[in-house]
Amino acid sequence: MNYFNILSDIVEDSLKALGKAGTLPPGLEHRGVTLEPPRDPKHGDVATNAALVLAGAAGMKPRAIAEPLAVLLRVHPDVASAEVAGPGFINLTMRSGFWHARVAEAIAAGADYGRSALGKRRGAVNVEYVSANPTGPMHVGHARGAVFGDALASLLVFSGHAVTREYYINDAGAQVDVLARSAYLRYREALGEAVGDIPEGLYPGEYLKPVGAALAQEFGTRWAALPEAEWLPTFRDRAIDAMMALIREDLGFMGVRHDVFVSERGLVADGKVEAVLAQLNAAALVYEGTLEPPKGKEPDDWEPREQTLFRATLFGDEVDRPLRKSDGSWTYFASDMAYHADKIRRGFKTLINVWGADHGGYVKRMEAAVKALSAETVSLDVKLCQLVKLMRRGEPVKMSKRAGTFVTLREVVDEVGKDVVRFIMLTRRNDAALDFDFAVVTEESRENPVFYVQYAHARCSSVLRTAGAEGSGRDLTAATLAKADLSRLTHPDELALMKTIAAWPRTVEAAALAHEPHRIAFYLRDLASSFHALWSRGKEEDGLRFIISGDEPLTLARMAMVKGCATALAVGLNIIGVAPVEELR
RNA sequence: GCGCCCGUAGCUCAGUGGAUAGAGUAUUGGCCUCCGAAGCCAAGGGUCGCAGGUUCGAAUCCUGCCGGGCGCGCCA
Repeated sequence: MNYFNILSDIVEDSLKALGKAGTLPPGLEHRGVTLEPPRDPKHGDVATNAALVLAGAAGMKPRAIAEPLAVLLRVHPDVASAEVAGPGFINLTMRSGFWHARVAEAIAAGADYGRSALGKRRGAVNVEYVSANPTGPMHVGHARGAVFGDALASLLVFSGHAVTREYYINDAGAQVDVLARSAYLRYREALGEAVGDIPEGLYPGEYLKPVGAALAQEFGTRWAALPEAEWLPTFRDRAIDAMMALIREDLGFMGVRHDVFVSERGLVADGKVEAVLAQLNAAALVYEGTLEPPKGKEPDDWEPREQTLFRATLFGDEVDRPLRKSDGSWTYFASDMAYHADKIRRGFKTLINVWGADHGGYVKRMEAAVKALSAETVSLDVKLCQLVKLMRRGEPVKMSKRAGTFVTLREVVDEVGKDVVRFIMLTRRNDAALDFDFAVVTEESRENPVFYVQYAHARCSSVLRTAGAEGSGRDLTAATLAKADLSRLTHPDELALMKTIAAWPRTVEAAALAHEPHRIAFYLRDLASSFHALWSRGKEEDGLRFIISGDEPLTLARMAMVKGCATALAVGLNIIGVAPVEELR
């Protein structure tokens, strides 16, 4: 459990007691009272601003509240000290027994350590991610969104949310017709025709050759002499299916999976777009009108044109948005509205979309759409992932589709492994650009966070293996270690490690609430660092080694601490989809 | 021109309205007979882009500038 909740209860009880005693005015609201770890550990384990926040409403000086509150807090058996500091903070330091209890909880919980019911009352969540166009294999640019979305979904599941992982297949635009024509060319090629260079405007990739070959195998020359209108639907369907199979395979190599795949073409075919238009019409949110040209950057071929427009400006967007192209077909936005209406219909209360940063200009209109379609009962959070710059020893990797130096996701995973790709993608906030240097991420040093964290877990496993070796007579199962007497663990470095282990549940909760899976990666690096530090202290002071021959109670206590550390590391790594290995190489 | 994102140590970046703003890297100097040195410890390094405002308190919230990225009606 998140120990801040325990501490929060202690403070809350003390405040109530002060109210009863008449020290504080009756009916005082305790809003805004927070408990936070102080930046400087010298200020204790946790600080509360209670006195500062309540001073105004109570009509008292902060210290006049802080002093009696601190007196009460000191009475609690888990509190070692409660000091009033600065303008009226109360710094609490907990007794070591408090931390021992947290470690025991971690071991007992095992793979569920930090799991919470945070999302139980927050309704179903839909996380849509990747949604790469089905026109070819995934490239590295897609990897970041894939990892981010997958880790975020896992994080939310772990926090008690009902989560659906979803992929939106953009299979309705002109691009899939281009795909069909490209596949048709490969089909004729497979029939023995010399097609020469792939014409401008078609997809030149080799990956369409097997698609053409399969079609030739199945249909022979049946389509070869027919006009495009005859073969296009079939070729389009077959090519899209083949591309989606390719994409799912690529995702599989990274351990990324989705529960639901929604086809844009399917939505259109089912009349979902018309349905949404009817819904908007009924609410008077659609009209025929003419847009102003964008100021300062007027397209050369601008002509005023009457269009079907959605009143996005009523919901915070800058301009109203067109739903129909001039040829009468739907805009991408129209089908996207239908798609989001469908998500809302399916009962999701929170929608999370993971997009590339180049879609930033699209966010406001989608937010407006979701507000309009759900009567503002559903929240949409769009997470934009910035670009990944591929590097090799500090030099940018040149990429060009034409020159054939385009880097696919598959190539990167093959070269460095899925664990590395996944971890590195989470070592930056999603909205900051990320450098991915092949040389660094395959290096085995502290500079490579994947290695550093996995090494810590391997070291934990190694110690436990050594201590529990045959003939040692030690029982190091989780059940036993969870009951171990940890009272001998009082060294500052040991306490530091145990406090970091104890911080895990709060870290997961905060990351889930903020929709920020990168916080898991940063926590893991901190925890690994704390463990490596303690390990090395054992080299300087024999008394700090984990295995102390001749002192079984102490050794057992230390094994429990190591087990707690390994538990937190493994749980965190599992959430972001990286394997917690038992040994390296 | 407008909108969104970013601006924190030489470099790459963390930072839930709290106290003296952190980590890695680079630089300098230490630590292996001993549970994995693939590691650890220490030192130096900052007008948190600039200027106002809100607040008991601002890197964090608001406004205006400056600099960088992305986007801006029939592409998806």
